[in-house]
Amino acid sequence: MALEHAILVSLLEQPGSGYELARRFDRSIGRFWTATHQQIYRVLRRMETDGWVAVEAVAQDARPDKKVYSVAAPGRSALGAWLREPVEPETVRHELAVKIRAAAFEDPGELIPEVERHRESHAALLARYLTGEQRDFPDPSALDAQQQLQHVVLRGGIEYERMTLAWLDDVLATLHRLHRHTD
Amino acid sequence: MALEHAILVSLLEQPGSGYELARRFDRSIGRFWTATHQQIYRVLRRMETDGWVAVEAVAQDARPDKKVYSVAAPGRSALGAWLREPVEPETVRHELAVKIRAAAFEDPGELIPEVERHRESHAALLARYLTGEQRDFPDPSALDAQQQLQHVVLRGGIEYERMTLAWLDDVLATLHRLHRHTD
DNA sequence: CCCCGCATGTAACACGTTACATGATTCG
DNA sequence: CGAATCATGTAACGTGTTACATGCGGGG
Repeated sequence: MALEHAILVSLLEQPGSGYELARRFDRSIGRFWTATHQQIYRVLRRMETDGWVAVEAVAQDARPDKKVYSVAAPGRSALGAWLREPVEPETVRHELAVKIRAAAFEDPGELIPEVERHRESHAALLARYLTGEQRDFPDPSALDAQQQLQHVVLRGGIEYERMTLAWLDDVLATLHRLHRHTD
Repeated sequence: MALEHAILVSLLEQPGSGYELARRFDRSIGRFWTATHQQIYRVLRRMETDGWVAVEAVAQDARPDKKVYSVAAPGRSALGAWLREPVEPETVRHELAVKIRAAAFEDPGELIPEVERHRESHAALLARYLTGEQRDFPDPSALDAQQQLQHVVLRGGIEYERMTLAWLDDVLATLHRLHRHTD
């Protein structure tokens, strides 16, 4: 229900092709919404049928043609309507948490390398966010509304990664403690 | 791919019926994995066919009969195998973040009540977690392995809610600032 | 008497994932 | 010459959501 809206936001920020959208969903938007190119092409076709987006075929030299999508008036008002209706607080899906509780029925020490892998991947993501923040928002006092809102979402990602890193350290300490006791 | 495993963990912690599992997924397990009863019944039937769980029909007086499921040996080894294979760090889906970026194209002030609603719901969840922590883990030095692992997962939930509350305050401050400037 | 809780299910549909397919150009 | 990037797509499958269905017992 929200992939359409994420696409509308992305196209309002900057029109682009399905391929370009897929790349954005691997980067900035992927922080809070993921989608593969197959999904994006499918939804774009539906949005085009519904008149939410307009398409323009663009020929390129030395590259395949592309279809550049932009938001049409009905899409824009659909976004406004969605903004005004409440969404439910997200349901979290945390596979690692399932594993941690599962570890009680196996050797908890076995989970340590897996948790360390996650820790590294979250540390890398935090580093990328911080670099991106420096690059895109060097002077927080000189941002327009759109950038301020992008920035506050990015700060959410940064705080999420910091919190997760601290929690994974807590998890690792717990696993190490249990590991020693079963030696 | 992981609903099976979440069910296995829940049944290892305590055997129960599909209905009871659905209620647990609304409470403790719902912190990191959600499922409706329809999904649970469907997956339980498959797990029974695969020999992962054993069923015992239990007649109750003044209540409908129920099927109590417990983990069989093949289910237990499937859980062990899953624990040993790596899972990818979760993909976050944060609808509110989409809305915040969408607010740049409408009146940002309109989003304030929605964000406040989310703030209240996260505050209520945090309060529930803290109460549950007091009740279930009053003396952290006297916990067995299973409880320590449940506790560290709960601490993750608590820290997540704290971080989210702080971030939503940041979001609200940003929206208020933008609102004043468009007066 | 009606609604709520217990308990299990079917059916249809929406959404997401994986695999496969095509074809051009650029870079090492 | 092979791999990577650009660009769009089909097909099959698996997972998740919504609506509907059934039936008993207890409480207001």
